[in-house]
Amino acid sequence: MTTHASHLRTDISGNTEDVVNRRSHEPAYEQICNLLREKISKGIYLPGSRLPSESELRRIHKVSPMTVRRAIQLLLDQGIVTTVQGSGTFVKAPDLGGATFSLNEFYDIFKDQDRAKVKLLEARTLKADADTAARLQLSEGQRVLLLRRLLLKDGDPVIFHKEYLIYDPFRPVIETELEVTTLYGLFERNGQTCLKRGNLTLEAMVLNPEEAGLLNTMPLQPAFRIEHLFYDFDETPISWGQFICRGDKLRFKTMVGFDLSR
Amino acid sequence: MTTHASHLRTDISGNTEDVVNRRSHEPAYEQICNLLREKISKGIYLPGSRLPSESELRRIHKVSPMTVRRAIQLLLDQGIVTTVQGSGTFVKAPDLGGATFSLNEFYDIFKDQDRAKVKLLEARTLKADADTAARLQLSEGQRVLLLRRLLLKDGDPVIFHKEYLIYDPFRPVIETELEVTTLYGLFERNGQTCLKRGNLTLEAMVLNPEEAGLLNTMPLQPAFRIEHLFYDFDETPISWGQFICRGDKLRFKTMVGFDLSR
DNA sequence: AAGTGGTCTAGACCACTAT
DNA sequence: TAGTGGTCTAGACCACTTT
Repeated sequence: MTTHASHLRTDISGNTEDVVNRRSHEPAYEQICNLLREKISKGIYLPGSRLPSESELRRIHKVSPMTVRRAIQLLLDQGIVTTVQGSGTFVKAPDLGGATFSLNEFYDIFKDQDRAKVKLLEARTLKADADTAARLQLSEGQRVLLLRRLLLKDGDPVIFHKEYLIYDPFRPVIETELEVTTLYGLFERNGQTCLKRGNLTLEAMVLNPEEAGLLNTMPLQPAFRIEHLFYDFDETPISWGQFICRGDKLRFKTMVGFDLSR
Repeated sequence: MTTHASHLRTDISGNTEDVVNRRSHEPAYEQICNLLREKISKGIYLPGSRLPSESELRRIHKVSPMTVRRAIQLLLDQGIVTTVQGSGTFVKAPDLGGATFSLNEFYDIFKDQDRAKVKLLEARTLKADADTAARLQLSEGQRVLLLRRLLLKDGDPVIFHKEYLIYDPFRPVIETELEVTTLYGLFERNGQTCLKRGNLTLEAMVLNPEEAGLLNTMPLQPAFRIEHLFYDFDETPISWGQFICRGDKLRFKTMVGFDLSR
């Protein structure tokens, strides 16, 4: 029972007090969270072991229950601990499954509008084939709008985008649609957000000669394929397509385990 | 000012009351969160627009301030809204950058130990080359342990794993190390967690003849490459290596935007 | 000045787990 | 039964934005 308290007292880092610093602009719950995370990262609280109970933490740091709970909520959000009602709060072991790759790395490529330019290769209507019709919930043969774009970064082609859009002759989005030269506003057609959600899948692929030609590289080079299917607020499919991104231009990075810097 | 209130009153779904259901086992903050999310997903609160203020929500749902704050905290965690102090809570527009791919799909492949088997191809010590030494913070020529494993799912090879481990003759982890036949306990060497954190990078690649042979497929097929660098609690690099996963066996899925089901 | 979100208190009661 | 985490209250004060 006094184990935790002695841990706290024998903490080497004399610079961090256990009683929260009220003068600091850092909120109390954040201070407590960081203190606990530091101890976990140092191995003072090992994976699988129990953290001091909320009432103990309350006494140690001289704060109210809600403040302690917020600190622990933060640790929960960060995937560092798990709580078991009636039992305690336990340090999680890091696991590979918890890692996530953010599309930010991909998105960043065409986010800065100075260096990235979009070239429209093709824009025409055609009759939907079986695949496209199924994806967009149309009947085969209905007309869809095909867009093919190339995204250039510093003049080099990096991403090839092919997209089939619902074609509604009564809603002439087409003209403004073609003006999309940044891909930045993919969710902001006609000036306002009309897309509600989308499904994305990420695959590894090998470039065929046509794709390689477009992307100014050699065939048989590796690439990422990101397929998308966007829906509007009526749950109607609006757009189906894919981004093909040169493998040598994109790399997803992430961390697993305890990250002190966060 | 009364706009939001009228929105609430004109809500079509008569089944959901605005006053929280105290009899329900679903916590009040979750009910409020879901109610708001439903309205956002229906387009009643459009991206960019302001949600009712916390005091309004407090009056509407007849709850205390903390309860409303928790509901909004949930929406924040889910990336659905942003808050601006002194101004309000606003519906976020969905953006591609917010999407994340979980490594769960990858991890799942060798998680169920019935269908997945690990075959140890090679285990030997060798002198570290420049790359390996740099990664593991050793000097070139120091001995490291090389492990090469093949992961089979239902008898088919799916993932090839090559790993360089710090070789410490005084700590004979080697024997138990070789017993790792599931990759499940990658973080649990010697029965207890000794790895603290790891860096991962995901790349697209094309299989060379050797890799294709190991993975029982054809050369020039697409694949994912996941490079890893694991550290222990001393911040010492312990393991550097890569997983090569057949592209046709792995596909990352995710969603972007408003997901009601979550 | 009025309204908004952000932090925090000092309790209460409940559900669950250990013993 | 005692201890744990989970929910919730009814306020307080602060920092900030809007008007």
